[in-house]
Formats: sequence, C-alpha cells, structure tokens
Amino acid sequence: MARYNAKESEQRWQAAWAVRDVFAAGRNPGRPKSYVLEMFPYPSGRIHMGHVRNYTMGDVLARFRHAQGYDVLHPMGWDAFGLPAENAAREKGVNPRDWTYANIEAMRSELQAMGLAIDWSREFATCDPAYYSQQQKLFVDFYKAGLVYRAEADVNWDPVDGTVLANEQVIEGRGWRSGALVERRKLAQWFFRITGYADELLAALDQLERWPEKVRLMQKNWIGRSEGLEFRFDLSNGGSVDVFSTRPDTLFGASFVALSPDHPLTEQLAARDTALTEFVAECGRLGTAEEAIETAEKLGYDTGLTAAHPLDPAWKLPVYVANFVLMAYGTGAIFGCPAHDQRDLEFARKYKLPVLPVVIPEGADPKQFRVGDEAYTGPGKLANSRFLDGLDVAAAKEEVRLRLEAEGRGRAVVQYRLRDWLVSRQRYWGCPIPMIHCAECGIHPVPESELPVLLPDDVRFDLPGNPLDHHPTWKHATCPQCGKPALRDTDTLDTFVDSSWYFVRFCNTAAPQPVDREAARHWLPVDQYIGGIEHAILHLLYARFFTRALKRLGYVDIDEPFAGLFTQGMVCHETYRDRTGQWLLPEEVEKVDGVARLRGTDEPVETGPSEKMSKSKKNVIAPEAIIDVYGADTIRWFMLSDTPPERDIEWTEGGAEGCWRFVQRVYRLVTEMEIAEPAGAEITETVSGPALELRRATHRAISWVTEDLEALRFNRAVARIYELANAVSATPADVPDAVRRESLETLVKLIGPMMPHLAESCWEALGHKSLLVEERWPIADPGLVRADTITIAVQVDGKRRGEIAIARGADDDLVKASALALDGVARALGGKTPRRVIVVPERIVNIVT
RNA sequence: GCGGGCGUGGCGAAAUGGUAGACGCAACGGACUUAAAAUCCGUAGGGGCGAGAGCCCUGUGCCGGUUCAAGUCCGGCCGCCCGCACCA
Repeated sequence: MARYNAKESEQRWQAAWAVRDVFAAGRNPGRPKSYVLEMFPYPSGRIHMGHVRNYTMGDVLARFRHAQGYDVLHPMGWDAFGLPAENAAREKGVNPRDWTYANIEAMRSELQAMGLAIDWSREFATCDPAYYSQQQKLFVDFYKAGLVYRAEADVNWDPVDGTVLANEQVIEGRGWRSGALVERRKLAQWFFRITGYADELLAALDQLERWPEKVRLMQKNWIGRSEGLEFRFDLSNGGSVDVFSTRPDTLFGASFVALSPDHPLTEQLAARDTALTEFVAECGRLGTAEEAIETAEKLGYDTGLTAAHPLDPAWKLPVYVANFVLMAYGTGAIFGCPAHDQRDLEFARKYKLPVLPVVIPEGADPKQFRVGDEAYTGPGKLANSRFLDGLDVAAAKEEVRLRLEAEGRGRAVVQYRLRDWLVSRQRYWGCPIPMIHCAECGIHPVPESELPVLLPDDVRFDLPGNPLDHHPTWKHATCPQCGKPALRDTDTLDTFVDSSWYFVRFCNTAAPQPVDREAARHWLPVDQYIGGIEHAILHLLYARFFTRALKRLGYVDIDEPFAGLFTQGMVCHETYRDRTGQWLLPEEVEKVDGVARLRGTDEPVETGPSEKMSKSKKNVIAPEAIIDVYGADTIRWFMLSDTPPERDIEWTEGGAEGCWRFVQRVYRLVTEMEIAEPAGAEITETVSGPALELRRATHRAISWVTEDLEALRFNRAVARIYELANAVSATPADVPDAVRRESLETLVKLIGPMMPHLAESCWEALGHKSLLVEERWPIADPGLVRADTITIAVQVDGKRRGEIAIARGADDDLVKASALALDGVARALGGKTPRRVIVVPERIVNIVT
C-alpha cells in the first residue's frame, strides 16, 4: 500500500516552489491585488501553536487568492526590539542583537518548514538599522509636523529595573519583571499626539465593516468620547477651579466640589497643611489595583475652602480633596451632585452632605421624590432648579451652557478617555530617539544627514538602569543649532512604534525613504489582517493612528491600514499535575484506557481543564515535534478543522492522528484509483446515475469550499472536503474515468491552500508535470451545483411525517398532491381534512389541520 | 457596576425561520490478519413499539410569546466566557 512520506514530500515541494519563486509578490497588469498579512512575531526563540494557527490561516487565504489569479503580497518580518532580549543579556550575558538574530534564524526555519507561501525577499526585522533608521526619519517628520511633543507626565516607574513601564506592563501595581512596587514619577517624556485623531479614529470605526464588532466596540470604549461642559468655580481664597461635567443640568443639585489628590491646587494647599499632605499620601498608597478600586471607600478631606455656585454666587459649597477624583480625566476636579451620581451619593452620605433631587422621573411627584441608596441617572424633568424647572435634561444642559458661556465662565468641550501615547522607554534594545538636548539652545532633531542614530554595540548590562545612558561616549554629540557640546536623547521608542508601520514598509523594503509612495498606493490597504484579540486596542489603535499621520505627511493616501481584520482564538490543551501538584508536560503523561498516568509508571496524574497553552502550566506542544512526526500538512489541517477560527481550539493527540489518517487517505484515493484517462482529458459525454451524482458532489464542493474560504470559515471548508472525499471513496467502479479524474483533481485543488505539499504530490501522481500552486482555482458549473431532483420534507401540523422526491421547479399542485399521497401523511391526518396546505417551493410542505 | 459574546449528542461542531445533529474525534459491532497496526463495512441524541422493513413519543440551558413552522425571531430568567471599570 502506498504510504505518503510527508517529510520527503514537504522538503521537495518547498524547494520546488523556491526555485520557481512562486510566492514573490508580482505586479501583473490587469490583475487584482490582495495583501494578506498576519501579525508578525516577536522572535522569542521558538514558534508556538498560536503562531502555527495564525500563519496557517493567513497562508490558506494567500494561496487561495493566488489560485484565484490575484497578485498576492504575503510577507513576513520580525517584531524584534523589546525587553526579553535585554533581559537575556542581563541574565545570560549574551548580546541582545546576537540573541535576537539567532532566534530569528531558528524561527525562520521553523516557519519555512510549515510551507508558508511567503515572499521571503521582503523579510526584515525591526531591529535592522535599515528599518529603524527610516523610523527615525519618520519620528523627525512627526516632530516637525507637531505630531510629537515632549512633556512632563506622571509615569509608571519601576525602581528596580530603573525604567518607565507601559501601563500594560504594570500588573497589580507591580513591575511585571522585577515585581517591585511601581512608583509614580513626573518625568519629561516624548508623546505622540494621538488624541488629535481621537474623533477621526472613533468616527471611522463605523466604516470598518470587515472588522469584528467586538474590536470596534473595545476601541470605541477605549477612546471614550463624552460631551460636556467645562466651567469655573470661584473659591473663597480668591482663586478658582475648573471642573468638567457631562451633567451640567444637575448644577442646582450640587452639594460639594472635589479635587483630585494630584490636582495642582491640592499640592498648593498641602504645602501649608500637613494633615492634607498625609491624606494625599494615603490616597497614593491605596493604589490602582482593580480590587482596591472596587471596594475602596470614598474618602475625602475638607480643605476648609468654599466655592461659589456659578449660578448663584451667594451659595457656598464645601471644597474637598477626594480619593475618587482622577487627575487624568477632565480637569481633575468635579462638582458633586449626589442625587444623580452614585459616587457622589456615597461620598455625600459619608460626609453628611445634602442630597437634593433635581431631575424627577416621569410620573413622580417632585415634592415626594427621594433618593435612597441609588442615585437617579435616568431621564426626567428638572425641579428644585429655579429657571430650569420643568425642562427636560437635554434642554436644561443647553440652558446652563448658554448661561455660563455668556458669563465667560464655561464652554462646551469634548473629553476623551484616550491619552496621548507615551513612547519614551529607558531601555537599550529599541529604536534610539533621534533628538539632541542642548543646554544652550534647547531640543533639536538629529539632522537628516546624520541619521541613522545607531545603537552602540559595546554596552554593559551589569549596571542597573539604561545602558545607553551610562555608555561612556555614545550620548555626547554636537548641537546641530549652535555647535556646542550637547547630549543625545538616551531613550528608545516603545516597540509598538515599530509595529505601527511595518505593513507599509513591506510594500517596498528597499526604499531609500521610509515609504515608497507608489508601491504603497498599489498594495495598501492590507486586505486581510489576521492576529490575536490581545491586540484589539493597543497595536491596532496605534497602527490606525500612524496611518493617518503618514497620510498627513503625504506618505500614503489611505486613512485606514486594515480593510479586513480577523482575530483568531487561542490554542489550548489539557493541563496535568502529579501527586505533589507539580505541572507535567503532555509528553510526560500517557493515557491507558482513558486514565492518565506518569509515562512508564503507575503514578496517577490529575488532568485539569483545557487552557491556553503556557509555559507556566507546561501544557505546551512544540509544533516542531508535530511537524517532525506527522509533517506540516497534518498540523495545518488540524488548525483548520472542526473549530471555528475565531474560537479557542483544543489540541488533542487523537485529533492530530485523525488529520494524519486523512492525509494518508487522500494520497491513497489518488494513487490507488486506476485511471486510464490521461491528465487534461475533458469530460465529453453526458453522464447519469452514480457518475452524475459524483459530478454533482464535485461541483457542490467547489461552490461551497470557495464560499467558505472567502468568509474564512475554514472548519466548514474542511467538512465539505471530507464530504467530497467520502463521495469519491464511494464511487462505483463503472463510473467513467474522466469523471473520476475530475473529482480527484478537484479534491486535490481544493485541498491545495490547506495542505499544499500533499496536494502537489497528488497532482504529480495524477500525471501532471506542472506545479499545482501555479494552477487556477476550479470553477463550479452552476448546472451541476443545483440538483434537478430534490427531496423535500412533508409536515403535518409542523411535525415531519415523510418526504417526497420531486423535480426542481415542479408545480405547487403536483407537490401538494404528492405530499397528500404519502402513507405517513394519511396516518397522521387520521381521516381529518386539511384546512391549509403550505408549499414552500424547494423547501417544505406543511399540512395544517 | 457597564458593555459584548456564548449555552445543540460522550467531545469539537453544522444548520438563508423550513427534514436538528452535516463533517470530524472518541466509542461500539463486524471483515481482513496467526496476531497487532493500518484499512474497509456497519451502528450510534434519549425513550418506546416491532421478527423485520419500519413506526411512535421526546429532544438545541429554563419559562413564556410570535408563526402554518423556532436551535434560529421577541420578552423574562439561569449559567459560563471576554473586555472595560471611581472616566464625572
């Protein structure tokens, strides 16, 4: 029996594709283009199952488009800057660059072993000077266009690692690597002005029709737009404070003003008030951990100041410092209206402040309406509010706005939750920020003629802090303005900057400027982007911002980088523990009659739920090991089968074996069915019976698989292919060879994008000299997709009582008569006369009594 | 708390309002084999009747509704998962 040798075949076909350079992104006049991209990997050292799933899906789409006659751009690169390389340097004494490039080598060969249809000529790593030097040019362009600015900001400072951390690197108030309590520090840092695009980024979400609704919603919430009024309270000390409110209509329900502990006025007051200083420190200690926030009591400190009500200067409100007021949102100060805001209510109850309802729900009596434990936030009519009484909420907001604007005391503003993007990192292994600080004349960009600013190789990692900063010579430069000695910026850019435009660079990786405008115009936007949901906000939002900024600078002419986005699910596996509770690797466990034991022993093993593969729980399977045993096609087929691509998939040994069996089965089908008809023969005769059935199954499969691949429903495409394989297996011997050849060649072509090596071997076994990868996608014959005899169910009162086989397009009366003639129908009717017979053509008959 | 998603056989799952469970995994019965593996054929939601062909009842988290017809639409519960979270 012919056995398919995956290892041999895969190497052979990968070499054949490379020789013909079939995946080079060509540009042929008249052909449509398709840019297929998966999120590029961080070169951690080994590919994992998540990569395999991600790149398999993208590869299927790229190959499918290629077969359909598109010019396909399907590139690969490396998101190669970042902390792990530097940590490896600190821990193992290796150079971050050597470590990174060695990892890239290892991972590239693993990806190549998967047989990906990638244009490797466009490969680059973000740590290549050729890439980051272009990024430095972009940074300078951004700076000149006012898209970059430097400002003092409260940042997360890790005192052990001696660096700023991104918000996502702070876990429960501690640095993710050092475990040290993160401090808040005021530091001068570089920011990208993403908030300038907040409105555009929000509005354009509606146009991203081929994005998951979930991601659009997450971005919408993250941007967090709210409209309101910003206005001034005059204080008893002669000063004033601005507040922001989305509910200015409730102004007559105000009972206090509250400042953030970080508000400048708080600082000013604390300088002369040690009790306040202590209160502020206590607020700081409570931290930002989520549970702390959830359970934290509302705490306030009465400053002793009063604020004059903006609509009645005689009315004085107490001014508190309150722990729940955030400096980072609005103005860092609020007015409290306890009746209509839950937080304000809790605060008012604690400090015995008035709770006056000013919005009365429909039907309630303004004199009777009271607020208990829950603030009323719904609609209603204003009351207890002087000239606002009787207005609805919207009208009252408008009235208050007009009054305060007329007095020059307030203005309508739009607030966003989104903050500007802090891009400075006190780290070595990143793109140096090309700026020079001159003590004499200020901050200047490095002149273009002096770019790139290269990372030095001779750095020490045995000292805490930023290696660039304590390098003996690197930071010393000359001021481009006045020529005096000056200092380089020793910070590097957040690695999310690197990944915000790599997809643009792929259009022409050799361009001497950041973007080859002509190539970018041709290939962009990315038609289908595929990656994990974990990037729903950060990377995808930054890349959207970057694209708009690049457009403003004239580099690209699109607003949105990714026309289609698909977020795939995670790869999971059961977890195992031994008697002492230690995690076990799957290969340390064997199952005998469904009972898990430590391999080669009687030691019982506790099997846990299927969870995302992770090193900490040891429930990982190395793709390399699977490819080694079964080959790349088997692992690819597994990733596409059974589970819808957006859901989490569970890796099982049994499933992998099933896929392997199918690989063998297809090969057997092709090699064992003896076909006299030569390759390329046409079906000339009209066929009937089983031969016609096989032709129908073949063309239905083409139609369905094509639709499913278009919609990225890989699991359904797989099921359709199994159906076709089953139909081919069941073919009687007397079916003409030409028909059998058609079904087998179709099967092979449909499998092509998913299991490309197997498909090439089968194509060859069918007598072809060409490469399957250069063949066109099959086209279904519509006449064969639609059967001319169809089976429809017959119901009596909605219950199925039989079925009839009838010609497509048969007259309703004939359908009705055939249905009524069924034994089962007569039995169910039991002599009753039908009141109605509903015939839905080609669907169903329902007889109603 | 707010927002979103999901509940279908032993498991992963299919199903434009129209025959629920396609397809796969696991399982069971049989064939082939000295034996095993591989392969092939067959069974299979649950319950019942029948020698059998087959027939009947019931079934998509729970309760109700719309409809000739509901896994699918509507209302109300229950459970799980994800995101955000003192955002004024």
